[in-house]
Amino acid sequence: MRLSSLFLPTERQPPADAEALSHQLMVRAGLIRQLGSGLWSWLPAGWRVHQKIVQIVREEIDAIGGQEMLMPVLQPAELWKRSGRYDAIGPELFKLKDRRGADMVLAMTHEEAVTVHVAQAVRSYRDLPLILYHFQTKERDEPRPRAGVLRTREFIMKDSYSFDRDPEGLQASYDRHIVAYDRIFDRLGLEWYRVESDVGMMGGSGAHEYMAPCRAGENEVALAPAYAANVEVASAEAQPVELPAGLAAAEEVTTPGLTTVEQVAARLGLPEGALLKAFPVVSERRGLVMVVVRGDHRVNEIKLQNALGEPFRPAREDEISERIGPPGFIGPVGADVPVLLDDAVVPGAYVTGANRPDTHLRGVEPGRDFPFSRADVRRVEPGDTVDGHPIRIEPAIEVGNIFKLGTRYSGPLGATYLDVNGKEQLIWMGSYGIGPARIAAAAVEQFADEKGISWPKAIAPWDVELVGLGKPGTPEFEAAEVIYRELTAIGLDVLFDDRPANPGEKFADAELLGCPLRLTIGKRALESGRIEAQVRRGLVEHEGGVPLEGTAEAVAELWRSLP
RNA sequence: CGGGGCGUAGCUCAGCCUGGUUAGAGCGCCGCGUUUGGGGCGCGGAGGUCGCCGGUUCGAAUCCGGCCGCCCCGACCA
Repeated sequence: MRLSSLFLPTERQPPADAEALSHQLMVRAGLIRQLGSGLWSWLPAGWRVHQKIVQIVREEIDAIGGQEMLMPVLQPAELWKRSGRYDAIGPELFKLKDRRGADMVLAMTHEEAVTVHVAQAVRSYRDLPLILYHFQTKERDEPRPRAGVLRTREFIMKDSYSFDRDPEGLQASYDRHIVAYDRIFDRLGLEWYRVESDVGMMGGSGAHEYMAPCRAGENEVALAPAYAANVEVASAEAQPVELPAGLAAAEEVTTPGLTTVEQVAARLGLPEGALLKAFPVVSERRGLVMVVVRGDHRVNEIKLQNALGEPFRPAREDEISERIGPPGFIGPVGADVPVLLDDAVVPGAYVTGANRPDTHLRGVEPGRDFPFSRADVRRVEPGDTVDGHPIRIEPAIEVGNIFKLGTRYSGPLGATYLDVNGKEQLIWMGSYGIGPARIAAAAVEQFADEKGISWPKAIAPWDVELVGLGKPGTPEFEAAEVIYRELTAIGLDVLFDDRPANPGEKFADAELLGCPLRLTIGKRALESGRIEAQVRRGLVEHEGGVPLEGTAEAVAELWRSLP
């Protein structure tokens, strides 16, 4: 490709409203342009990156037996009513009517569609297992699109769906996707990890997410050697806390106006972890429940919801005053509500609210002084340990997820088969997503430097940017033309900067766009017989460059060594 | 949905508080010349319904009201 005829609108300054690095650089480099909130166009160079990512994903899903197909974005609402998601999802699902007034939706994923097709076509156990997938636009009316292409309302996703006879078959399909996904993210050249994740409200029996660590990430991941989990579900050993000596019985202390853990701990000269924090919540089946965690810990609402087995809301102040005690001074002792005690609260003497104004209790011992049930409901903190190793918590972008659906969709949509005994059985399903746009953004975030983007070679828009100096007609420019043809002939993707621009401008643009290798042909190259070669990652000059004679061979060899 | 901010040339912004010639700058763009290994220089030029609608006023980019759009933080994210 010749840069002189490429639609590559670059900008010297980042757009005023761009905060995230990938957002700034992808716009500046001419890869993407915004059309509306959460709506982005991919310009030619950006689309090449997207397509390269798509192709890698396609190859690896094909390799585990996936069969590519395509399903519509516009769908009858009836399907979604049958699966129960039409009402369950809420305003994130785009809903519209066709000219006859029929309810339609814009699909946010394709479980319903694919399940209906399989339900119609699959009859026998002999038709299973099956992996179907497609790359298709997803529509989600996100409450808050952000950071360029990181969180948008319309995006392309690879989603595959596995169909198996039984849970063992599902596990096998799931494991095959793990193999494929691990290979995909390795090939893409990203830093990544696979983490345990929440299965969400729609049920299912297991899930992992593929996370790319980077500053603009919206998720938090807890990491230790041989451990990686989304903070939403992470569990770890709490750091120990020094507790005061026990008392024969709990006793009152006056704490006028001290309503926070910090204030009470400071007044009593105790670490915050020597207090217990009460967090009253209300759920539909259980009603009011007092969740109790160590004073220096926080409740993890997702873990709590999973422990409760149903959604909950924090109790209102009037509910607390009425049923328990004055807000700010509540505690489990004598409270007429069930207590759910966090696993990290070890036996010992704690300080709690006394359920009376301006009063706390000390020497409170769980079990002796109040009954409780147990669950792991706290958010892990940096420094907690897993197998003795302290964890760290990092931001990351979710670039893929794999999910055991079980019979969540096959049931309501009637996807069944006849087993060897002629008995009708539900099909066991899994679903597996990958977002190419997020992968592109994550790669930008992970490898960019002060000059611009530095693509991993697997997904760079071009392999090589060839900078031709001098005007058309000069020997150095003509030499660049020759090299351009040679490199293209051996199958490299070459972007030839043949513009009549100053060298500085060409170099700056090349570094902004971030192709892995830059070759420069000017008078110097003709004089020395060596072409300068700069490796984009780290802006390293390749020692001695590459020879002007036999360039293609030398470049191909250099190319293989690049990240 | 709650909080904050922004909307003036292709981009980044000034002007608005305190209304008043023909609305400005830098970059980019076009032409000519020059330069050619890190966004060089000179001369000339094009480009704006000041987001939209209404109001106040002799007069509105500027003041007032409504609407629309966009960004950030939070909530949310099957």
